[in-house]
Amino acid sequence: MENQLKNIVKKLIKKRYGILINNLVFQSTRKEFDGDLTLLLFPLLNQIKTDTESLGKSIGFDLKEKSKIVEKFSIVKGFLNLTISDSFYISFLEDIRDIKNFGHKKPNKNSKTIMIEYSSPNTNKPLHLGHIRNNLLGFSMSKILEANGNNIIKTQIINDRGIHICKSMVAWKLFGKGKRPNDLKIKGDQFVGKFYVLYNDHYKNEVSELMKKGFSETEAKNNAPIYLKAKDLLMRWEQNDADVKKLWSEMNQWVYDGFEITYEKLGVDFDNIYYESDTYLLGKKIIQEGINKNVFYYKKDGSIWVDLSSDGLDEKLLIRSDGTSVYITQDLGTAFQRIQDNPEISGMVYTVGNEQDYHFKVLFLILKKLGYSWSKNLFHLSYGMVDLPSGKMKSREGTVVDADELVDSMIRSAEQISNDHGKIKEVGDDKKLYKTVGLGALKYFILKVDPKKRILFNPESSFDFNGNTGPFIQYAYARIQSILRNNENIEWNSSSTKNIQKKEKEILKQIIIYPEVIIDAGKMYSPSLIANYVYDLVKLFNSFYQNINILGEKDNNRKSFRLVLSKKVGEIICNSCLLLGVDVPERM
RNA sequence: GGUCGCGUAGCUCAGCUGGAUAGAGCAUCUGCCUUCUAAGCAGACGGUCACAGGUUCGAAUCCUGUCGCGAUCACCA
Repeated sequence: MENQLKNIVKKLIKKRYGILINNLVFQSTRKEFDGDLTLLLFPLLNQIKTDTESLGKSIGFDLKEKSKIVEKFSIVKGFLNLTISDSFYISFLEDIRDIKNFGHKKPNKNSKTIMIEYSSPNTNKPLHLGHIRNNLLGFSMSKILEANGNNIIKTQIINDRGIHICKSMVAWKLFGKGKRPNDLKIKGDQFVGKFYVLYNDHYKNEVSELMKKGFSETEAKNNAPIYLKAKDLLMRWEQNDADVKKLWSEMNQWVYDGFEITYEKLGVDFDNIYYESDTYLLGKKIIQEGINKNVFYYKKDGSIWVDLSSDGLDEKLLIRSDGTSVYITQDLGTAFQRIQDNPEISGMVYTVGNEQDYHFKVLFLILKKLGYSWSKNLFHLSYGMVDLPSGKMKSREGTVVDADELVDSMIRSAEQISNDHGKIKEVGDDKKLYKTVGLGALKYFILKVDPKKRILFNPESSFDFNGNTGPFIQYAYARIQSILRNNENIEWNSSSTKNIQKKEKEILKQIIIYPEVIIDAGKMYSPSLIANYVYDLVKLFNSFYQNINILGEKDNNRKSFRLVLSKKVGEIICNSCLLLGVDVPERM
């Protein structure tokens, strides 16, 4: 609608004033004023020497005479308010009534392939609330980018290598008594996480023992027996010690099995998985390449560095003096591996917390300096931390919110509230509904917030199910389905529909902008845009629904028009929720 | 200290390619269930858009500075 009008106005101005204008600004008319769409006249005064009143009059007059879109106009100060004709709205609805995924594009031969990474867990402990935000954001982004017509590859990099897993391994060897997760009927990741906690308890005790004996804190930390054992395991791992590798892969597998359950609960999935143990050696090859290209350099002790000071950053270590790789080396290797495996990739999105903003700046800059053309299409989807009222989450201090527990408690809350409302009579599969609603509440709560911002999560008060929430939106959808179920046989004839009412217009306007919202969300990498859009739509619809008796109308044609409108709103709610990874129930 | 991000109603958040009187929800208060779902709707109350300058017809939005909160600047990951 806006673009059509823009082109028409452009032509009209050209004709009347002989000037080509490119910066036309339209906005939705404020509800206090008469009209649907408003053209701002101020910006045009620079180029057209006249006053707002006469400029508005001439544009408004031309529009009304020469386009079928504008019905009437009025001028308030520098604002030209245009009333869009009913026939435009009706033909719009007619055009989209049979389009199944209005606003969602399908991939075609010009589509790009984008790889998106999220989750990226360590293998020594279960997933927590921070991972939930990460997973939901990443998964939702993959859906949004997909709806923009891209081919998507969802991936994760698992940090399966390093001292952290060795700590759990040591503790299991010392205190595990050979037991496996199945023996105790515990999820594998929770099981391994317990030993990570055990390790830390013992470590702390040993350190304080040593300090009592007169060691300094640093000495004590570096010489605690259990720490030395963990370090020994790491060393033997790097030397490919068969026993260590066997235990390592066994314990990692326990964790993967546990993760799989959590991912399934959350409703996220992956197309492929990368393991740090597979890619970290590749990083070294890249480093060698950088040396050859004179991008990197040796220091006297044999360590390898890159100098980024000309780009406003620091010098950065890439290989330790003992020849082992650091974090960024592995990331270089992983990026390279992925491009090798999927040469069609034109860009990558990394869903990683904002404490690593600097890291990704460095990573992308290095890849650019190495001359890889794809480096300009790398994007760090950075998000804020999830804080608790008690402060920051720290796994070592046990102040984390466990992902599994949180999801379960959300489902229990949904059940509780459903029962309080007495809303379960007609529903067959209660369990499924509780899960849909509980998870919907959780997902929407997290995704509606701008990713950049920190979230304060209060487990005590849990989540609201009222207001701007997932259940509010699910409820609206369920109600629409109910309307449609009760009126299956009504047909709409667009040619005889007349007089669209104000509320109906507002809903139609909201529907019209839907495709642009999806595009913007893809550009900005932000599901919160979709969430807030669908909330606005639902509010409009509720207001409409509550105040207008759809079936009470005597005019059959109006009745059927409203059913088509309702159906379309339902489809858009459903499609928007799909982009958020939120399920919608047929009944609730 | 350098760099990056954030600061909007009591609370949780929208709004940010500059536009009309800054919007929702929660909380508090007032109405609305013989009409297909009241997890709803209509309304009231609530603001120095952190602060100070600047840019201009116009600034919550852009620029500069200050303050507050956070992150980051490791031969950690």
